[in-house]
Amino acid sequence: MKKKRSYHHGNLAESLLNAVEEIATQFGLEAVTLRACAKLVGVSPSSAFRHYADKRALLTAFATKALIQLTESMTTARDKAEAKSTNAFHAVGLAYIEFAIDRPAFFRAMWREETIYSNDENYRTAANALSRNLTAGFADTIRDHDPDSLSSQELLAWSSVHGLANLFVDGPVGTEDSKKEKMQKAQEMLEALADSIT
Amino acid sequence: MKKKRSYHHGNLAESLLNAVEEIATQFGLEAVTLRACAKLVGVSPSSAFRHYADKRALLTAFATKALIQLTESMTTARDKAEAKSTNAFHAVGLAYIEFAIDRPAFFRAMWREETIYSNDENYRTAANALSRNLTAGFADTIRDHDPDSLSSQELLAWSSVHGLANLFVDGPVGTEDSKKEKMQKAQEMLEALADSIT
DNA sequence: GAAAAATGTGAACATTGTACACATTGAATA
DNA sequence: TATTCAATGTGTACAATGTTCACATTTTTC
Repeated sequence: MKKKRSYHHGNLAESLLNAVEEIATQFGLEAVTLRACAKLVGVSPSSAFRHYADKRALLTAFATKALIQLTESMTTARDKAEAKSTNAFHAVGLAYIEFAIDRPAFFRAMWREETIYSNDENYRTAANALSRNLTAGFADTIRDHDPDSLSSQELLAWSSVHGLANLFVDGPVGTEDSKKEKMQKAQEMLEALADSIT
Repeated sequence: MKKKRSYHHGNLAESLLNAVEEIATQFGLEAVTLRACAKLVGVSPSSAFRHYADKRALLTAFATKALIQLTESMTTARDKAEAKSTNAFHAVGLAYIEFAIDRPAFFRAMWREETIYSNDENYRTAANALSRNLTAGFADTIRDHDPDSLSSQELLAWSSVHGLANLFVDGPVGTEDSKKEKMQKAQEMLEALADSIT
């Protein structure tokens, strides 16, 4: 945007987050380094500490952002499905898995207990929002809808979708497959799942 | 064992692996450092490179070991269930999840695409063995048993078990729960799953 | 317009993974 | 048995990383 090249950057906090996004997308999460982010933004490494307590805090912010993005993807998918009056349950599950396939670094960052502060308030809020949003997507398929606790069917649904996403991203499933083939498998798994739940 | 304190250690490769295990168990995967492992074994840092090309290779070996351990846990569980003629499907799934709860660092290391060489031959072999073993555990519950490809029901079963394990270890599910409570939830999820499959 | 709060800088430092020349040892061979 | 050679461990060195801290610059506030 504006390239004022002044002493004060303006919105370093956000720019650093974007840098994390970019590096994580291009080179993977492990390649994300404070110094690389600072260089990308055009700022000295130490300046990052004015906005984030440490690297882990920065990664926590990134994870939070990723959670929000995934939640948005699911919401969009659900709205579309409801507009077309197709199965929202399917749509949300597929959106979850597609997100993991398309943005593996984001998906990984979201759930990296060991490299984020998972007690961070914003993070927790985003995680709760995700959980609520997910079960809302199941609402028309799964009965017993207490919004605060997960029924065993809801847990099964979340687990299977989350599990397949993880198997694709980090596991040995679908390693050779194109995205299309993976999505096909996801589709089939969701159908098998729906059989159980309806 | 033998404390010969000679110049040559004898079986450094394995000892280093044990060091990884110990540090990962006590302080988490992120705390595993080549130098710390070397110190624990009582050897100079550079000596590790005689046995592992780099840190990632060491972590790959650790991941492989973890895969084998998990496979063993599942086999044991299946044998026990068959001896008592209880449900092997359940037993294997529970063993998978229990492993993740009891040894989170091992479970994480197993699937860390970005920090291991997932093309490593031993790793692949172990991963395949795990997959075969898992579906074998499902054999009496799920028909359509082509050992080389996963049916959608098998994929559903693996995904849901894997997903719940991940949600427990890195995700926001069961954070406050004791192990017993987590296992209870796992049990319930597996029951919901069995409804679908049988 | 002066004081204070916020924000960015540069030079440090400890820790890490890794390379490389060298030391020590055990095994093979003469 | 003595000698050679491959295997294995060491010590030193280096670049990259996260982090700190005193200082510089800007913006905000009164």
